[in-house]
Amino acid sequence: MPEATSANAELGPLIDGVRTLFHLLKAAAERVHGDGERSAARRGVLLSLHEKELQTVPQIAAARPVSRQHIQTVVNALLDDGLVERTANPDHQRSHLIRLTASGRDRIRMILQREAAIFAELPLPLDTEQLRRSTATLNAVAQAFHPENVDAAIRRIDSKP
Amino acid sequence: MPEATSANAELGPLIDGVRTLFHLLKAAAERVHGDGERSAARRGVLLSLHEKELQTVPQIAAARPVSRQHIQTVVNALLDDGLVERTANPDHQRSHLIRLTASGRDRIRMILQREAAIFAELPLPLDTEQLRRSTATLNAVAQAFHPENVDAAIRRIDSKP
DNA sequence: ACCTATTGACAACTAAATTGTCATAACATA
DNA sequence: TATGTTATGACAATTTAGTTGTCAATAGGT
Repeated sequence: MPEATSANAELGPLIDGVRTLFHLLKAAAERVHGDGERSAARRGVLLSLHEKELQTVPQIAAARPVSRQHIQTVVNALLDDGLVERTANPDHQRSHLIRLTASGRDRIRMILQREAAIFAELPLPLDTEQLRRSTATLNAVAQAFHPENVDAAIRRIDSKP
Repeated sequence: MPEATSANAELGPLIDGVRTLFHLLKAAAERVHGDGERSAARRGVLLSLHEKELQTVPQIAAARPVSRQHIQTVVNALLDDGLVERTANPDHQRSHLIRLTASGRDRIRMILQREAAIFAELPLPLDTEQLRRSTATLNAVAQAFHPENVDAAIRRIDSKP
């Protein structure tokens, strides 16, 4: 198992970068998508169903860092808008499987296509390899920050004065 | 000037990573700091004043991706809590220079120290170099996503059918 | 002296979530 | 098969972290 190292001293700037980028991306999403699908949560759910066709609400929620109840309200809104629909779940009567409708599929395709087009116009002085490595690092950090890990670390710190 | 490349296709996963990590970090901050200084904005302002002693509110705001008005309210709250104070600004009568009080300095020191201790306990299988590179990449991406760049990219896309 | 930009204060609003509660349904097991 | 536990959907109340807009006063440039 990997050991903690002094590398963690470098976490501060990374965290700052994540926060800054998060806000910039939020603002960018509004600019890019106008009033159609501005919400990151809606986009996230559509994307999740685009990648994995049939999922229950709790399954969608489990894969993202937000509460089940919140995903439920997002899915309900998408149902109202006709972008997703319920289908019978052989394993469960109350918990339907959710999937994209034709119009939902169109929507997420348009979103992704527009994003890709605009990203390609951004002055980004980075190559694929750098982005991939950075993403991998981010995911490793995310792993380290899973609630159980954080709680365990806090317990260790607080138990020794 | 750097050209856009197909690297931008790798932006999607990176963006997802940023969002996920942002939420995890938010949750972690609550766990780490309990009810003392849970808010990222308060912490950010304290940190900003810790790094650069005397700043006006607009100066603090300019360095972060949030509105001047919001930083103003955060600073006002910190004033109420006695963590920062106003000092005369030789260059401007209305716009005071803000600086940490002794108690504010203690607060941010404690925050940083506790964070460092807990980070050091996290199972993070990464070395300093990786984190530094990743941070640099994030900052480059943040640069690319500055509102003017995004708007310019949108204009280019929308002008060609 | 005049015009414009900046600042602090305040208000109203919004997005994106959280927590808590409830009734019902599913599941495990004795 | 009854029974306690967990999962689910629905709903409500609340919270956080911002936003935008407006105003009066003040600075700063020409």
